[in-house]
Amino acid sequence: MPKNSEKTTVSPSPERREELLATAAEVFAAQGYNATTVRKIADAAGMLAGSLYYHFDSKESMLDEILSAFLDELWARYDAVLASGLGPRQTLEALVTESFREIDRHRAAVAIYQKESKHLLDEPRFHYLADSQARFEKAWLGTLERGVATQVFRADLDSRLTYRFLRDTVWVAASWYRPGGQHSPEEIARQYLSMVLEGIAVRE
Amino acid sequence: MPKNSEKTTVSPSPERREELLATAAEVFAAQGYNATTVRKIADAAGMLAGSLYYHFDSKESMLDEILSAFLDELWARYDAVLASGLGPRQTLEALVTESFREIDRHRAAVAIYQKESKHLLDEPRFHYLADSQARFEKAWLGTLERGVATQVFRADLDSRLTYRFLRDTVWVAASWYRPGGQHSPEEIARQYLSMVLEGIAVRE
Amino acid sequence: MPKNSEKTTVSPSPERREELLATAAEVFAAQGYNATTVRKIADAAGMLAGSLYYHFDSKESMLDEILSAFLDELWARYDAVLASGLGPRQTLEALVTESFREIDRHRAAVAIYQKESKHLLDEPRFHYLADSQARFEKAWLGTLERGVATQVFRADLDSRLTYRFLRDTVWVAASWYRPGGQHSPEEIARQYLSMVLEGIAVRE
Amino acid sequence: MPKNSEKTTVSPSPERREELLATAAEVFAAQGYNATTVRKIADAAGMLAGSLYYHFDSKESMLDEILSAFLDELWARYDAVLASGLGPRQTLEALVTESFREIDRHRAAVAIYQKESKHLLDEPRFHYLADSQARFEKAWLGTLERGVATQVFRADLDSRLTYRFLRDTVWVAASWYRPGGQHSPEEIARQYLSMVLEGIAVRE
DNA sequence: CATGAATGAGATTTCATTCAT
DNA sequence: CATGAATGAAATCTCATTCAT
Repeated sequence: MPKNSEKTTVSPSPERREELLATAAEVFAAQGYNATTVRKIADAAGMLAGSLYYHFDSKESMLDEILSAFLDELWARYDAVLASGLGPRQTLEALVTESFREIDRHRAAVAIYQKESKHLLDEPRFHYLADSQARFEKAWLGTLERGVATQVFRADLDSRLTYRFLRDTVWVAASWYRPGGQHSPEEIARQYLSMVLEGIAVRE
Repeated sequence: MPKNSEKTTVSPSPERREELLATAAEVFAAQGYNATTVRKIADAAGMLAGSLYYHFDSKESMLDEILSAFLDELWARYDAVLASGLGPRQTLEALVTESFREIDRHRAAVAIYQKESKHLLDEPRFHYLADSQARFEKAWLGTLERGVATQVFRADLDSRLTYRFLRDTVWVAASWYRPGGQHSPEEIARQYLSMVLEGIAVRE
Repeated sequence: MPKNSEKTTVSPSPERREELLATAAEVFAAQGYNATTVRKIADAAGMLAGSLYYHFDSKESMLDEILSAFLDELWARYDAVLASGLGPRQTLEALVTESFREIDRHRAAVAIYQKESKHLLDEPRFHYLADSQARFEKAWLGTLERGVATQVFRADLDSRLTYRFLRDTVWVAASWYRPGGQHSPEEIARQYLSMVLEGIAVRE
Repeated sequence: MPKNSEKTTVSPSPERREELLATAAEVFAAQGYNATTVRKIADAAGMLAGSLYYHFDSKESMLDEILSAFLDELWARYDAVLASGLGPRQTLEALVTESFREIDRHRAAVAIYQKESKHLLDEPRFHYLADSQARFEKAWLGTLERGVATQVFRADLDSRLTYRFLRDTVWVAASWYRPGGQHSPEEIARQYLSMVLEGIAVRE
């Protein structure tokens, strides 16, 4: 189960951390954070449970690193999109595409984020999740409202409802998406966008 | 549909059971099944942890009853819709509307179902979740394919992708929906259907 | 090892706590706080380690309760002495006597206090130990200085040195004192006071 | 006196060992032996925990070396005093003075000895602590009794009580003494002796 | 000499569950 | 019906120690 098993040379610290975090993320995503014991993570990493504590303070800090690394990367991409001066429809398309790419790269982290973030919001350590959610809403809802104002998006829909619809629609995909499947992230994004923008009904 | 119903301690007052199950469902939905201790449920119910065992066999059997009661009711409605001989579009509209009504009635149960069913599928006691999922897929995917065949739904979209899109789109709503909010379930269903069927882009 | 073994009837909560705290205090005093495992406490109390957590939050909170109960009682006695308007010598005699009585009543707590308080001072939870130490110094040093001013105590000794000498001299006794031995606390206090006040050398 | 000296890993540089032992002694004295992790010692020495094992067999052997070095030196001085044929009062004065000098030189070791020796007595490796204690009692108690017999010390005090009083009085000073403070060890010894021999009360 | 990584034993703590009252 | 007290299994975490490099 250890990745790169052909390269058993001792890796310099940061790479080993990454490996272990990737392993932990897979297990968290598959079983849920609470149902995952550190022993399961250690098993998957081929070491003893106690040995994980050489690399990490606690099970919680692993979760923390996984989620914050994911959000850091996501926001780097989102910010690039938002700074590029696109119109609302192109912005929406770019955000959706980046989201599916992020699911492709960090599937486990996204799945964990989906499942656990809600009851993590309360804990001080994870306040950044709430901050991120607020920025997220601002970016997406803003884009939608800009689109309504410029008449590229329908004005007869409740904007917050549409926002939630879009947001959930995209991220829930992490629960079934498998990297290396038959559709590339860009292809999935294209189909999703087609459904969301044009609808699934045949036009008369 | 509740398994092991012959093994469940018979409690003289069924209303008290319902109350306690509703309380448990709220806590499960808010914190996640694994993160919920029986003590938390007991606190919310104003009793001590041990006292719950007069009413229920185990924490797991509470979860079981909550989920099976929800699925029993859902399938009663779905079956009525599916038996009524509607066309694909009307069937889809009816299924979506019933789904939002179910979210309205059993929000906590739906949220639990969303979050927990994936890793419950393995355990024998919860095999009925897998059965239900299979029936679910058959009903929705069948309706979609009937619609494609009769040219009311677009033929250029991957059907399984569309199915997952629709399914997620509807049920994820349980994570933010609050009964008694500004929109009735029927109104939410109408807007969701409008987005899904017609798209959010303005038609030229 | 459980005290009152003849009275095995289930005791109402606060008495059981007291029993367990007394047991814990004995073990802490005998082995040191850090070297004492909760399993040892539980063994001494005739229960399993986990069962202690029904009564107490943590091993640390047991220590906390033991120390604060001891200090509460000590200060009740000291305050009574200090409020009674005695002269410096009588005050000193009364303080020493109350101290030995306290050692007689709470020997284990005093021994723990002696051994552990120094490295506990840093932790926020035990800040009250520092407060108590400050009050302690004020009471004893004040009495000594009053005595020097009124010429009942020698003026040629460094007061702070005398204070530490007295303080340690009294409390260290907890490390060898055994209640029910050949000397009553009052008798020990009398001999200590005689040594401290008159010296051990024969007067010419 | 260091036990197992043939088993100790031979380190090329004895000065480094001394440095490390001094560092370890400081940490043991400040935090207590049990509460001190080898990582804390290594941190204080600017190395990693594992590296200490190049110099020492175990944490326990560090403690062993610290305590036995201290006792070796102490007994060299005590023996010189006891062999010099002084009278009881002069002997007592010399022993007290040498004790404070030892506190000045090996403050940390003395503090550790005070705090830890009680529960170390049981372990075979530290039996020499018990031997030392017995010799100690013989020397001090003998001096006191000689003094009582020759009428230089009061006969109306319990000798064992006096012995413990003296012993504690002197050694506890290690818990607050700081080398390089305003009083030299000889000055502190003089004041202590004055208190102990003449008392703190003004003579009429 | 020192590091980085791991081991393995054992410590504290959690928690579903039981049961006498 | 509910409480109070406990059990026992398992979880998280700690730490002295080892060892290849």
